[in-house]
Amino acid sequence: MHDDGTWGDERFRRTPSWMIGQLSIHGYRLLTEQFGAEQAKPYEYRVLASLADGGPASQATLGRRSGIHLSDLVATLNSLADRGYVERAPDPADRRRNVVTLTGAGRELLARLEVRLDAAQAALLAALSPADRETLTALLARTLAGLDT
Amino acid sequence: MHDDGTWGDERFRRTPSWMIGQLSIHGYRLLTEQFGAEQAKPYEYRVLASLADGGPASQATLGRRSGIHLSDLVATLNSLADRGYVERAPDPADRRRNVVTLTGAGRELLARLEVRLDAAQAALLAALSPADRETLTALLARTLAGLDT
DNA sequence: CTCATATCAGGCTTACTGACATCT
DNA sequence: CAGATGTCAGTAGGCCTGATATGA
Repeated sequence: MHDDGTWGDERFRRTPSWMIGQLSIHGYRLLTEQFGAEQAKPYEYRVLASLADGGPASQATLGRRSGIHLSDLVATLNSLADRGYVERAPDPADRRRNVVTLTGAGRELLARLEVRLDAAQAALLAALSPADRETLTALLARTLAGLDT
Repeated sequence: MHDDGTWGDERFRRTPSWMIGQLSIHGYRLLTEQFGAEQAKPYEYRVLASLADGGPASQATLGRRSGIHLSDLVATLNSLADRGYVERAPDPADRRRNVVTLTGAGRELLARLEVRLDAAQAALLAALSPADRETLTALLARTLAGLDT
């Protein structure tokens, strides 16, 4: 009810795209808040997780795997390498490539970030019951799968 | 699944926050594509819709109602006013204020944009059945309502 | 020669912050 | 005086384009 003007329930506030956009903002904020406590950013988490899941890789493969642009990946790896979370070594088999490897410290950071990630998800979906969270997750996955094809 | 490196199904790809973020990108892209056919942007639609729903208002009220920052609202109103979709007139009762009014052309543009908006929603949720779309919309609304409090 | 790799420089968008002059 | 209003400048982060040098 728009009384003095604080908010009206305009049509677009009911559209999925607007609600998804708002949730995306909230979700990103929660994520950066959580990760910020470990001095890490979402891109950095994604790279670490991709390395842990898929093993050492060149930057090009890493970019494809994590969905991060090669341009942005450079900066992310610089930040991670400077702090000793990953190692970047030339590939002897192909001298164009850098082989990126997760260090022990990187693995520890990743473990801490996983906890933070879970906390952010819980905060984002705080209003939903566990069953509803599963329903939502499944619906989101199906919607996304339909778009990527 | 992750054979050579095209994609790994890392944990974060299953997280609601990631999926919501991706859907937000797709949704925004679909929206700008649709609105682009009418030479309009999402911000401009939101302002028009807010004016149609809540009537003429000052920029401050309009910003609160549509959830657009006052800084960004200025540029949006410039663009709309330049093309004759809204009118910005000084408020005689309070000379700090501009009263923003929707013109006839603005109302016509809004009508065309509503159609485009529906098309974008349908494209975004193409993978879901009507019943699932309602479920998703309801879950999104509840999640968002829980965060805004 | 063509293709892949890594890097750098920059643009574009949304959301937001801060400063400022004006007026209530 | 505090407080609201409109404007402008600039930031950060995500995503993306293009140019370049190197090597397969």
